[in-house]
Amino acid sequence: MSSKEDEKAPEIDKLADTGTLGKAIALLDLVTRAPEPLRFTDILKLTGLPRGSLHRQLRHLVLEGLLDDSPDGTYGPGLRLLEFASRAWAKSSFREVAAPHLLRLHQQTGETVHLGVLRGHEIIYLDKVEGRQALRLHSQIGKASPVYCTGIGKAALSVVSDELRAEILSALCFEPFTPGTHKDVAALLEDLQKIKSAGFAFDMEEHEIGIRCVAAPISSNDAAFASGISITAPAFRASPEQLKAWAPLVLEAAHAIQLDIPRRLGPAK
Amino acid sequence: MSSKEDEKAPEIDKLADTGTLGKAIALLDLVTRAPEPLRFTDILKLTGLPRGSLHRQLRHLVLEGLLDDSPDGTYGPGLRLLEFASRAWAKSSFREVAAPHLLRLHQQTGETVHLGVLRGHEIIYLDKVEGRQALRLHSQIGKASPVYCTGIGKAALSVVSDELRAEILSALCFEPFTPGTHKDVAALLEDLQKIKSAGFAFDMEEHEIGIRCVAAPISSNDAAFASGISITAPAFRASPEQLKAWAPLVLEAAHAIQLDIPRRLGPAK
DNA sequence: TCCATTAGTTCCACTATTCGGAACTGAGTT
DNA sequence: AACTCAGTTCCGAATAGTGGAACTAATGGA
Repeated sequence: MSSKEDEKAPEIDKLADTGTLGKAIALLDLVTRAPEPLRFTDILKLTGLPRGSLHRQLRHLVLEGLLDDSPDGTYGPGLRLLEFASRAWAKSSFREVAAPHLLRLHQQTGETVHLGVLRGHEIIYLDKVEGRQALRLHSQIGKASPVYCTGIGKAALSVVSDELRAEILSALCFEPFTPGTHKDVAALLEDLQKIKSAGFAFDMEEHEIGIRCVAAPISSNDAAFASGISITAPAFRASPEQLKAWAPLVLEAAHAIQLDIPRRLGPAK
Repeated sequence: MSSKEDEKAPEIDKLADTGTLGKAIALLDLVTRAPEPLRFTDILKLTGLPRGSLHRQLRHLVLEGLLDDSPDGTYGPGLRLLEFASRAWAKSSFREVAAPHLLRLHQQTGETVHLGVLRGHEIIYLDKVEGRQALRLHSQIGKASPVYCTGIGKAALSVVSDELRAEILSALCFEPFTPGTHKDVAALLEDLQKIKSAGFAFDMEEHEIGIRCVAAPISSNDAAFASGISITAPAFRASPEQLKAWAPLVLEAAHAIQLDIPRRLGPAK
């Protein structure tokens, strides 16, 4: 293993080596993440890239339809992103397997039901079933939310391997969305302990004031893949007693989904 | 311009010059488009790329989260695509402007209402409002459909510049989804003539048996940007008379959206 | 059991692409 | 007119992608 020459740096880089593609996607990420449309110069400052390079990169992204350049000189997400996502959603066999269970859970409770999966340090919402809604139609499909202040996030964290959990926790940055948001790893760990023994997680307005939920994890044979489902409701309809009453239902549904998974092991999560 | 050596092909390539990124996205497109999960060898045959190159490209795409590799060796769309799209959707100011009008149109008719925009040779659905649905929840947001057999597609085609329309028509490939699908440019052009004078378009089960719609175009000051809205209903509720009765409502809504656009010219479509 | 075949991964010399400084355009301002 | 600031183009140097070939792992038939 060890060699005479020490010219090669051993393993300093944690950066994924994805070359040119990685740079382009990082740029795409930056632009789509921005709270408001960025102009060329804004991006220039944010990235520190040389003018020439940035210009070419943006041109490529726009030509590919991943970004749109408005007539007013700003850049925003391109329509092609929607097209790709539509395929991703349509093909997610995990979502397909879970769908009937979500629907049933919704019918049993009358409340909004979510399906989310762990990706990196965040939860991505894969599906949702809700009642008559006035606005915010399909809002959060695909949305990324923190693990430490969402029911599904905490539930998923409670079932991953110790190594993965440690890695995720070490990288967390606790933003105080509400007074109830966990403020550090210690508080979160304590909560996770309870969740592990109970088998389900609460979110008592930790991410958004007025919104509570009960969530249950779905574990799988694939250790790197954790997910969960939740029942979400406005605080006035979600008393602690009510949430406890819902817990068995979420657990049952999560379990049912888990049992249905093996039939289609893998194809596309 | 002309040189002695004829070794270099003059200007055959219409391909957009997006270098390395273009190749990666083309591959992503191929994989996400596939009706069923592809294995390494399948992709190898489809692309004709050399083993080494393909292997690296796929690895990069997987590392970036744009593709997922299942334990069974197949590749499918990655979760990061959903994340990107969620941002694209949330930031689409055009969608935001149109939303209340879609909702009103839905309340007036009780039927499903769509918002779609023209991208390349296809229509991308940006939003939809529908009633109580059993399944197929948010199915087609982001979905791409042909211009020649959808109400919104034909409506949008009727308002773009002659040059753009000619370019799109020349590249179309008429797939006969139903007996009513237009079979060639001539038939489509005839239909477009009617649509232009009427101001709205019908889709009489041209894309899917049992599904009909009325659609109206939304034109904008930006010539390259065409879109439309539609009321869609099952054939038994959408007699020709009923569709004609709906037409003024769609036209009115489309017009209202058009008037609302200038307020936020541009940012992100 | 063995050999043949197919599937997937690694390696490395070659070359096409990206990189980035600098020069250019063009609109708005003093 | 002279300035600044925003965006675009150009080209030699540096780097990252290319693709043939060799390697390993799994599958399957005789």
